[in-house]
Amino acid sequence: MNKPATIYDIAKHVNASPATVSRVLSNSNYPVRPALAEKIRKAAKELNYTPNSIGRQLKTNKTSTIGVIIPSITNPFYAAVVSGIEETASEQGYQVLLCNSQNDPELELQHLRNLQENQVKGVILSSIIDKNDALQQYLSRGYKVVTIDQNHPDINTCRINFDYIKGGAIIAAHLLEQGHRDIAFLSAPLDRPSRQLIYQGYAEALHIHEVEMDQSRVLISSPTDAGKPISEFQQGKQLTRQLLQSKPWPTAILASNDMLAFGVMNELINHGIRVPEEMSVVGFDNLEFAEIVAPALTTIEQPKQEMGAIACRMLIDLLNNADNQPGEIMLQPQLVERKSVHSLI
Amino acid sequence: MNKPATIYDIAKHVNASPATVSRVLSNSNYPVRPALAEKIRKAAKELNYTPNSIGRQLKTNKTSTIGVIIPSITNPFYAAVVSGIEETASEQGYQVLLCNSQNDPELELQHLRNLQENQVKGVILSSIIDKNDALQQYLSRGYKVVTIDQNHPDINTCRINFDYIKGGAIIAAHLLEQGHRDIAFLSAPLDRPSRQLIYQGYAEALHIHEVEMDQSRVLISSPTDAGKPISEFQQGKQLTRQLLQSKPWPTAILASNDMLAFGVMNELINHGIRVPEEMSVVGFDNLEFAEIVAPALTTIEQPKQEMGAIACRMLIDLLNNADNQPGEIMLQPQLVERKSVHSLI
DNA sequence: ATGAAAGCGCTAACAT
DNA sequence: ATGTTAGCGCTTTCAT
Repeated sequence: MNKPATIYDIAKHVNASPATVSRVLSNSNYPVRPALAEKIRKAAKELNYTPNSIGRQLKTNKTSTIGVIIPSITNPFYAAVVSGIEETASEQGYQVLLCNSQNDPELELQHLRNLQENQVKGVILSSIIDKNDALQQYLSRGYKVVTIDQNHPDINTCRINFDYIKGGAIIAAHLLEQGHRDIAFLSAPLDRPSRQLIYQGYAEALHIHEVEMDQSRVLISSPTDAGKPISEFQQGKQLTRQLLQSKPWPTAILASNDMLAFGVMNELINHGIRVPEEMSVVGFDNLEFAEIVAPALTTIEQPKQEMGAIACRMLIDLLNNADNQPGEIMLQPQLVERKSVHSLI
Repeated sequence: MNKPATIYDIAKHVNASPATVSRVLSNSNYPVRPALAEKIRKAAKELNYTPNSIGRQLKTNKTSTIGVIIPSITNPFYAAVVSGIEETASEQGYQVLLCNSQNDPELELQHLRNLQENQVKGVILSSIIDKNDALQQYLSRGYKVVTIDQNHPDINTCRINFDYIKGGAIIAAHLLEQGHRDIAFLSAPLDRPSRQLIYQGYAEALHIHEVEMDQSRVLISSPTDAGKPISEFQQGKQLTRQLLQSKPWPTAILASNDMLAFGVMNELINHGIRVPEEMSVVGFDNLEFAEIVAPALTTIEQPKQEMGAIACRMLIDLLNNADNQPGEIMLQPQLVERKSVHSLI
């Protein structure tokens, strides 16, 4: 457990200068006599040399680590996104610092500060903060940010967007095309852009199909009653209970994400209501479990891993080309038909 | 986007030495005249100073980041563990570098090397490598390792253990106590210690209840047929199909984890076999989804978040007290009874 | 209580 | 093609 070797040790060992050693060991394309280079590499191996990237970073002011801030890795949606990020990061020689904001704006800010202190130059962010003063500060300091999932229109970052409106419209239209006319919309609070947009898509689809919107059919769960937040699954159950209290029931339920939809289906089954025969249910996200539940859930595919991969590539690009413009990418939704919708026609 | 301020800038600004500035800004308990200290802090704020932890690290040879290597964050089990890790790390001022080994030993090693280059001094590891020469090397170099989930008996690290044997025995005993005598055991390949131990527990429980073990009732999926591995869910389906090929069928199925169990249930339902009335199914892990599937899955709770939290605390402890002994903790299984078991008595 | 200066490991001008 | 050297931002002896 003696001190690890440095380039100086190697230099001494082969009678060369540290500069030369650095040149061969850092794969610079600076010319070095092949024989010497070989000797250096051999010595490095012998001395069990491991480069100290901290030294390099201090000198070059470059890092190979990117930050990722998401609400919670426990949410399968983000797990998939992060998986996509990590995979491409790893391929490109980058590492991923994972931060969970736990839906706490304070914590998100603290993570941001922390990343900054650790000289992380780029972060992929699913922010839960609306006012972006703090965020803007980071940007103005030259930090690169790619936002995913939640995109605040007034902030100038790179964005990986998803067409939530179209997604909401597609899934609602699917229900309408199966003959459903009375479609409830259940969602967690509409404080996140994604949910608002899905709602908007739902409304548009109704409009196009000339079905009148009935506000009593849109049920939004109340923001976390004191204490810790309720899981979306539980919110789905709760909203369903609420929905079932007064007849007539709708013939279909559109949940703003799969987790919520699972809660809906679970509660319906508990009430002895058969899905989809008596009630159709659709979700949004296409989590792995949408395929696993019975009946398998019809939903909107959101390319989660790909989203992460794209965001990561974009960020690395940004990091390499300082003059890059903030870009924007819009990913497209896709209907995944399974077994949770009953045709009325 | 001008260069960020350093302690030298601050020193100049307040007419003090960088040493003094460092002393107050790094919260050293070195005495500094309160008035000066205040002035320094004020200047730091004014100049928008952010400490550069790279500089500090190079000097002190200490990091505040820990590495985490797991097979895949996409697996809800590891997502929960990582969530526990990240939360306590964050509380203690540490950051988490997340690495997915994708079940690839090469990649795992590469991550290890990478972490080392980045001067990460401690890692929490769910290793998929059996021969541990490489791992031993890292340990001998003073790296701190806490292993979770997969514990190789021959390697001297800190371990967070889980009593898989007892867990397997408990869940099998539960089935036996409900009158089941013909219980199939389905699992992914027994190449991971956890699976072997669960199998061992299953065997022990049968033995205690004087039920003869029938080897034709233990079905192990063949290791990934060429190309990418099949998900455990798919393996569960496949094994179930295989099991159903010849009658008589068992009355219950013990799957070595929940994911597999979901596959089992899914396939049973596809075959029109009612769970639990015609076939009881139990799992292992108690994933969030065990509660969500219908019928809710009876399984063994493994304290995933807690496991992560404990591992993280242990590692930080190890990092702070160089002379700490490698410890070992054994977490206890617990039966979670839900709706997927039918009583035969 | 404060400051001067060395040095952590590395790279990149700038010599030669 | 190789070497010398300064310096990235910080902490920490050692003086004073």
